[in-house]
Amino acid sequence: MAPTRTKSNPLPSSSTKASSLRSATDTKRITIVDVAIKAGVGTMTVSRALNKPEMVSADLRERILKAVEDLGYIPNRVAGGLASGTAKAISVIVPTLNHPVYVPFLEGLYSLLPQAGYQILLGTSEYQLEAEEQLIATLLGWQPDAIVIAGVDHSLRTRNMLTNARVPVVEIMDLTDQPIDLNIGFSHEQVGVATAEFLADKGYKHIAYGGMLTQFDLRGSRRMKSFLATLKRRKVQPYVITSNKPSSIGVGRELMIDLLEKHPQVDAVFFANDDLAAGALFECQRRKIKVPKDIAIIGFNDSEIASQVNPGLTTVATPRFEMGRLAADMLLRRLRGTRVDSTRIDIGFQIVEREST
Amino acid sequence: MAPTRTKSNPLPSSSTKASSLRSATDTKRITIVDVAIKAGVGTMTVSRALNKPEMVSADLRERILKAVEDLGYIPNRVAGGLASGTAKAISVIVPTLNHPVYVPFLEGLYSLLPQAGYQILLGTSEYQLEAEEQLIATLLGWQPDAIVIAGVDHSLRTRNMLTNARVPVVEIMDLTDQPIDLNIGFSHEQVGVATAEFLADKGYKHIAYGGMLTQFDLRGSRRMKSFLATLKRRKVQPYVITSNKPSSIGVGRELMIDLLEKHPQVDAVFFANDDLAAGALFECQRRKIKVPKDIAIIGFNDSEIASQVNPGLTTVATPRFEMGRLAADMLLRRLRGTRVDSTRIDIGFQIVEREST
DNA sequence: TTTGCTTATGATAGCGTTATCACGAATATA
DNA sequence: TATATTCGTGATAACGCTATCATAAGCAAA
Repeated sequence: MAPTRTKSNPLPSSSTKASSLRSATDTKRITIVDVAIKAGVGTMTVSRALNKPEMVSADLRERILKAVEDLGYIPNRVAGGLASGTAKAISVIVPTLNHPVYVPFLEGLYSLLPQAGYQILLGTSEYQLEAEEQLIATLLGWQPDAIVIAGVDHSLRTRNMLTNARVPVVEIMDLTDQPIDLNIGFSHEQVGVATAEFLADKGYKHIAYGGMLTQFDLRGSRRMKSFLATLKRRKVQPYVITSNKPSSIGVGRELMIDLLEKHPQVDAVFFANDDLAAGALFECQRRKIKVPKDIAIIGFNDSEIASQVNPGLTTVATPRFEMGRLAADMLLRRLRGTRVDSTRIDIGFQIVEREST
Repeated sequence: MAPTRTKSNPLPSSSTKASSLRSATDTKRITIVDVAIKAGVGTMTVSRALNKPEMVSADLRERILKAVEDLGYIPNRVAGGLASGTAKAISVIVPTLNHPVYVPFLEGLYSLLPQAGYQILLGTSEYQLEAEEQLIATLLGWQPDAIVIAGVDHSLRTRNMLTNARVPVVEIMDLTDQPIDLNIGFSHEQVGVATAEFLADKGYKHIAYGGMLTQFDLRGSRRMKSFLATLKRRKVQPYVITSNKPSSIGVGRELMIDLLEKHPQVDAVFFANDDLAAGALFECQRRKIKVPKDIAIIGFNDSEIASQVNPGLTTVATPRFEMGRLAADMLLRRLRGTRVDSTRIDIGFQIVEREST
C-alpha cells in the first residue's frame, strides 16, 4: 500500500513576486534526504554521521561528509530541535544592553555556550517586570534548554513560568535566599555596608548616595538602603540624589550639579556605577573642584573608565565576565547531567582604592 | 486500513491545577491539543485564534484564550517554525560586543524586531573571517527569516552561503558597490578624506593616525588609508601608530605614549575610535600636555565619553542606533513583501567639533 | 555447523505546529 | 425559490529531523 502523499506536487512555485531578485537557480532547499541519497545511505546514518560520528563506520562517514560538503547542506536546527526535544538554545534575559555591566557578563556566556553547541537567545526587559514576563513567555516558546536571567526580583507569574519550565534556571548579578534554581552573584547589601564603612573610616562626615530611582535600579537601591543604614549606624549624616534618566556619564554630571546645589556640605559620594562617578568627576574638573580634597568619589563596577580617568576612581570591583562564565559552566554541567554541588554561589566583590577617595 | 495514530489518547485532563510547587506531578508538556480539547475546538482554531484572531469568531476566541490562560499554554515556536517554514528569527553577526559601536546598533535592532515578533539570534565573529563562516553556518541552521551582518568584507564561502540562503541580507556599518543584498552604512574612505581635510585646513603639519592593526579593524584601516592618502595630497607629513590589542581606553593611552616617544613632533592625531582618543587625552592630562594647544585629538563615533571629557573631543558622529533601526525597518518591509525602493543607503557621518582640535 | 552476542545500518513513527482543502452554515444574488 | 458566494471550522498531511526498534552482518563461543 503506497503512502498517501497527497501533497508535494511541485507546482512551479507560482510565488507571486518570485522571491525578489535573489537566487539564480530556484533549487529546492537541501535536506538530509538529499544528502542520504547522494551518499547512498539512509537518513539516520547521515544524522548519526553528523551528530554522533563514532557510531558510523569510517568509509560511510567520509562519503557522507563529502556529500554534505558538495551539496552545501546545513542541518535544519529547528526540525532537529523539534524531533529531539532539545533545541540546543539558552535564553538569556538582561535589563538592557545600554549599561556597561551586562556586556561583559554576556561575553562570559558567549565564551562558553556557543562552542558547546548552544545558541543564545537574548532578550532585554528594559527594567520593566511586565516586559520581563512577556519576554520570558516568548523565549520559553523556543523550548530553551536553560534560562539565564539577571536579578532575583521577579513577578509571581515570572517565577511560576520559570519554575514550570522544568529547565535549569540561573539567576545572576544578585544573591537571594530563595533562588528559583541556581544563583550566582554577590550581596548588594554587603556592598552598601562595605562602602559606607570604607568612607566613614576615612573620616568623611557628610556622605551622599547618587543613583537612579528605585524602580529602575533594584540592585542599586538595595545597595543604597544598606549604605544609608550603615551610615546612620556610624552617626554620619546621609544624603541622597537620584535621577530618573537612564544611567550615563552625562547623568553623573547632572547628579553632581544637583548635589552641589542642594547639599554643598557633602564631602563624599557613592555612585551607583562608574559612569555616573566619572561624569561627576568631569563636572568637578570643570568647576575646579578638587577630587578628593574637596569631595571624594567612589563608583561601582570597576569598569575601564574608572581606572583611566585622572584621578583614578575608587570603586567596587565586580566580577562580571566571570559571573557569565561561571553561569555558563554551571549550566553546561547541569545539562550534561553532572551533579552541581552548590546551587548558590557568592562570587564576592572588592573595593579598589584609587586616588578619588 | 485505519491510520495508525498510536498516540492521542486524550487522558481526561487530569486537572492538576496545583503545579505551583516545583514540578510535583510530572505533568506532560502542554500542547495545542490540550488547549483545543479544553476549549472544545480543533487545533487549527486554536492556532488561528492565536495567530490570526480575526479569522475566529468572537466567542470561540474568548473560550480559547481562556483555555490558554488557564493551562498556561506557551506555543512551541520550534514546531511552529518547522511547520510554517518561517521560524520568525533573524540572525545577527557582529565582530564583538566589547566595542562601544555595536551595542547601540544592536539596540536599534532590538527596538523594532522583537515587537514585530522576531527573535534575534546573535553571534560574534571576534574579527575572524573563519569564525564568521562557521557562525553563519550555525545561524543558518535556524532557518532565519533574514540576516544582518556587520561589514562588507567576507570570505567567498560566506558570500556563497549568504547568497544561497535566499533570505534578505543586510550588510551594515560600511558601504560597498557589490552588496550581497541590502546595504546600509557610510563610506569609511570619505571619513578618512574628511578628517584629513579638516585637520589640514586647521593648519596642522604633522598628523598621525592611531588605531588597531589592519586585520583586526578592516573598516578602521580603510579610514586610515584614505586619511593618509589625503594628507599626502595636502603635503602634510603622515605618521601611523598601531596596537595589536583590542581597543580600549587603556590602549589609547599606550598609543599616545608610543607616539610621543617615536614622533614627538606630531601636532594632531586621528584615532580609530573615541575610547582610544579619550585614553590618549587622559595620558596628555597626566603629562600636563595641553590639548589642543600642544597636540590636537580627533576621535571617531561620537560615543558619550567624547562629549563628557574635558576638553570635549572633536570626533566623527556615526548614526549607529539609527543604522540598526533602519536595518530593522528595511528588513521588516522586505519580510512583509513591501517593495524596498533603495537597497543601498549611505547614512552619512558628521564631524563634531569640540575643544580638542 | 549452530547459537548467541555485538555492531552498523535502515525503516518507521513521531515531535507540535501550520497550510491546505473540504464542508456545512450563513448570507447574498439571481 | 434556487444558486452562488462568502465565512468559520476542522481533518489531514506535511515540515525535516531524530528516537526507537528491527534487521542484517560480523564474529566469538559451542
